[in-house]
Amino acid sequence: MPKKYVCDHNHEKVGIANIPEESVLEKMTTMLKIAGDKTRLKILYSLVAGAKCVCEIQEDIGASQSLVSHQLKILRDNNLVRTQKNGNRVLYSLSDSHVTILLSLVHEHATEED
Amino acid sequence: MPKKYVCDHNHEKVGIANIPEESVLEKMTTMLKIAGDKTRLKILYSLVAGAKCVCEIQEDIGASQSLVSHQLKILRDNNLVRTQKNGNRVLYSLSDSHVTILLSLVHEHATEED
DNA sequence: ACTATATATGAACAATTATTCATATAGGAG
DNA sequence: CTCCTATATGAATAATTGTTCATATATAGT
Repeated sequence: MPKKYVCDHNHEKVGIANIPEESVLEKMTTMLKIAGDKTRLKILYSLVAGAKCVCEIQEDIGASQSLVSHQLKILRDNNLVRTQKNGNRVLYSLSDSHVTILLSLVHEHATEED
Repeated sequence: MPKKYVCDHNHEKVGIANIPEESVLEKMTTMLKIAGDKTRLKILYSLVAGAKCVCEIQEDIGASQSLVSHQLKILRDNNLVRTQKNGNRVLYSLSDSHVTILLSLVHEHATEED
């Protein structure tokens, strides 16, 4: 039968891993996954400037109505953006300040020299 | 022929969208996408405590050697972790403080009441 | 009522991706 | 050199996901 490899050396750990519980991990990966798409990232950036309706976002990021609407639904379902009806239109805005901070943090990482 | 819908109302924009250039967006989505996976997120958490070899990580997160190795390669290729050889072993560590900050920021967002 | 605008959604497709299994490399010990 | 441990990698599979096209809903104006 095949050998099972289990390392046996002493793990002089610098520290014990403090991994959050499953449900929190789930929420975290969701937020990261949702933000980790170019179309949605553009949408989020478009909304940093303030609440906008769908067609404004459409113009800002240069994508089709259907695509923007689909991605807005995903962002909304996952609590990254909020909506507010205004007659014919639906105004979208960032749901909380974490999103803005996330953008600037990741931006900083992305624009650093190696 | 099908009608092309282009909205025509005045966009009294709160602010002009300041979307980063394509190459920066690419790097940003990459970082987010890479972090947005449960296995890799666990690995990153495991490394917050300090540099560890592959089999330590394996134990920390309870995943197979192959899976951990594959995901470490992805994390490494995308500059989220660094490596350092030590004889037989390869020590992995977080590549910069942005990663740690990213974790705590997203954690905060994930553990907030609605 | 009807028409036009603004947004949402279902289905289909292409593309990407996480995981497993099997195997390969590489270093240390004997 | 041979054996064992530690890590890496290629191929295959299963599952998820981004985008488009066509169509539906909803609100406003006439």
